[in-house]
Amino acid sequence: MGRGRPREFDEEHALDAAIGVFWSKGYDLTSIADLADATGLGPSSLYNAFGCKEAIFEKAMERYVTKYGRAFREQLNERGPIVEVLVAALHASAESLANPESPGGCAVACSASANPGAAGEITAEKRRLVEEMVFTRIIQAIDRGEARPDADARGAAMLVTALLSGMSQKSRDGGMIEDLHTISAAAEASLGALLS
Amino acid sequence: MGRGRPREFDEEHALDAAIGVFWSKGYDLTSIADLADATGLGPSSLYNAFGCKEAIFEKAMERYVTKYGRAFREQLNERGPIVEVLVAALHASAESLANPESPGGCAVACSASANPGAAGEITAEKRRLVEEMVFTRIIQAIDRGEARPDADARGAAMLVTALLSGMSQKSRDGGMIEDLHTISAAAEASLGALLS
DNA sequence: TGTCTTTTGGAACGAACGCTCGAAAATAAA
DNA sequence: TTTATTTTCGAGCGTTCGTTCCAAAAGACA
Repeated sequence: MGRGRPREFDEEHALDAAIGVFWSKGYDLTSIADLADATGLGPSSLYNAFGCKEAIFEKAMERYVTKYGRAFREQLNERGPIVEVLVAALHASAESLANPESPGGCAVACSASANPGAAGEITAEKRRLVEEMVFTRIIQAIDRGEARPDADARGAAMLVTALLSGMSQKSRDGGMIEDLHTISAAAEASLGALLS
Repeated sequence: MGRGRPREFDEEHALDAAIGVFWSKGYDLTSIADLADATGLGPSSLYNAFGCKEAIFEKAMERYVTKYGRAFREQLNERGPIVEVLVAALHASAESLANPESPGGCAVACSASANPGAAGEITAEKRRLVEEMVFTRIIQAIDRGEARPDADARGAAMLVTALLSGMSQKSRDGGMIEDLHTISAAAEASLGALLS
C-alpha cells in the first residue's frame, strides 16, 4: 500500500492527547513541545501528519465534537415533547461539562474563545453549528405538531446555546455539577414560553 | 510632593488603552509591545508603573468592570419587581456587549477564559463577584417581600450569569444585538418561575 | 538485492516573548 | 546650586515560540 516507512502512531490517539492539552491550557498557551510531550511524537511527526499548529487544533476540535458532543446530540434527537427534549439535552451536557476526569467545561467554548485568528474562527464555527442543530430540531418539532406553529425556534435555539456557553464557563470557574443541573432545569420555563 | 521626575502620562488613560488591547486580542496574545503601542509608553514606563504583565491586566480588568459594568449594575439596583429588574439588567448588558464601538462581548468573559494561570483567575473571580451581586440583590428582594419567600435566589443568580456569559460569547461569534435582546427577554419566564 | 518513498528523531532556525538595565532627563528637597 | 529620586528611552537580556531541515530508519516496489 503506502510506499514509504509506515506510521508508528495512531492519528486518533494523537488527537485524543492533543484534545486534552488544548482543552486544559487553551490554544494560545499550548506549544508544539506540549503536544509532542502529550502525544509522544516528535515535532516532525506532528508537522508531517497535520501540517501546522492550527491544523492540529482543527482536527482535534473536530474529533472533540464527535466524541464529547455525542451525549448532547443523542438527547437532542430523541422523540418527545420538544421542551423536555431540550432540557434533557442540557442536563446531558451538564454531565459532560462537569466530568471530573476532564479539564472541565467545553473545549469548543473555552480553548480559543479570545483568539481573533483562525483558531478562534474554528471554534466559533462549531458553536454556530450547535445553534443550527438545535434550531433544526425545533423546526422538526413544529412540523410534527409538537410545538406551537408560531413558536420562536430561533429564540429558543439561541437560549439553549447561550446556556451551554454559560454552563461551560461556570464549570470552568469551579461551579459544581449540581449548579449546571439547576441551570438546565431552570431553562424549562423559558423554553415552554417560547415553544409551547 | 513626589521626589523624582513626574509622570508624563495618566494611569487611567493608559489602562483604557490596555483594556482595548486585552479585550480584542485576549491576554495571551497581547504582548508588552502591543500595550506599549496602544498606550504610547515604553516598556520601562509600563513596568515601572504596574510591575508586570499580569498586574497590568489586573488593573485593566478592575477598571473595565467599573466602567463597562456600570449599566448592568445600575439597572440591577433599581427598585421594582425583581424579575423585571433582572431582565432589564440583561437588556442593559445586551447593549454593552454588542456596542459596535467596542471589540464585542465582555472582556471579563473572553479575554482570559482559557488561561489556567493568574490571568484566568483574575477574571474568574470577577465573574464570581457578578453572581454574588445578583444573588444579594435577589435576597434583598425577598426581604422586601418582592419575591417568594422560598424563591431560588441562587438558581436565579446562576441563570442570570450563565446568560451573561452566553450572550458575551454570542456577541463575539457575530451575533447581533437583537439576538442578545431576544435571549434577555426569554429569561423572564424562567426567572419568574424561580422567584415569583 | 537495490531503489524509492515516507516517517522519525533531534538539532537548529529566525522571530517574538516578558522583562531588565544603564544612561539621560526632569523635578523636589537640601 | 547641588543632591536625591523618579521616569523615560532604547537597546538588549535569556527564553521560548512555531517551524524547518537533514540524516538515519524502515517498509513497498522493481
